[in-house]
Amino acid sequence: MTRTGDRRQPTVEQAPAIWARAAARLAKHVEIALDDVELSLPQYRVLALLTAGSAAGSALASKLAVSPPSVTALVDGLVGRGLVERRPDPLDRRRVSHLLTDKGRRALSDADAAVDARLVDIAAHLEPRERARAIAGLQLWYAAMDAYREARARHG
Amino acid sequence: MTRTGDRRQPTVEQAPAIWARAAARLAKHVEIALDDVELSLPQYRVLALLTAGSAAGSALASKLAVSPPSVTALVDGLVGRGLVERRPDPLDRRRVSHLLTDKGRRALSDADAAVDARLVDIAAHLEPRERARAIAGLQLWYAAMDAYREARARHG
DNA sequence: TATTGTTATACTCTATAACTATA
DNA sequence: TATAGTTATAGAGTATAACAATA
Repeated sequence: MTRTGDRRQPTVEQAPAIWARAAARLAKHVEIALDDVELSLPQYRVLALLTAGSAAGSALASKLAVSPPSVTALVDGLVGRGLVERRPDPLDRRRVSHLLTDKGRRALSDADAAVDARLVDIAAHLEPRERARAIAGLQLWYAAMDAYREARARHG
Repeated sequence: MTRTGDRRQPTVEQAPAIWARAAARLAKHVEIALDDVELSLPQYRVLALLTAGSAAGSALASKLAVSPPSVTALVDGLVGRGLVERRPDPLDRRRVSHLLTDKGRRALSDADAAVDARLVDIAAHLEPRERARAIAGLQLWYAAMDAYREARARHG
């Protein structure tokens, strides 16, 4: 197995380069896993986002950090497969509300399973305690990204 | 701050969905950071790979999980900017050896710094001890991906 | 004949700009 | 006049297929 985890109390300064590259490689693995369920990475992100509830196009664009036309194209594909539903907002008829369909929920579940399977295969190369720490680490990043996004939404 | 890290001993089964999505979101942040140094994610991965030493085109294709023509196109751009050098292999003249130039090494260093900066901003939303665990987690994934790749190279 | 890498070509993705419809 | 979203269009990225050079 590996011995990376034996170093204790790592700091931001300690191994920034490896740290930076890990995220890039992890993403590629996710992309490969999503191929099996015929979903692109951005499409996967749309579905994941909509589990929190319906969202307007502008909200999707800013949260995914893509342009408005990209949202249209992305959602077109998902609507065509019956995974997402577009519904006009009755209060402001310029706005479009996006909702996850039941089929979309199942597709996301399948996608999560596919990605999980790949990450489990990778994590299998760690010792059990290291594995637990690796998974916990990713969950922490998720929480941190939420906090980061929220802070950005409030001020600059 | 967050409280995700308070759960102890997470397992693979505990929160697979969030775990799966964290990698996708992390990747997007990396992509955005790389925009500042005018490097695509795959180009960044090529530079990072070459710090381990020179590599043939076929090696790059398999390690990056992209097609041979993509390697050509990717490297064309890096060679054009003087970041990578192509050198014919004297032992097998069909092969091309790829090397990082000094300029390429500096570009990678800048790219790492840009990504690091973004990840530091995100990690700032965690408590110090959570932050250390998040970073350690990413380093563990890096090691696990190396082991996974190596295992794949040996057998199926 | 098999293999390494390149060229030719097509397809997908994403962005900027122009447009439509609401407000 | 400003905003939400779509359509038009162009540029980048990546893949499969065909090719050239070498083994």
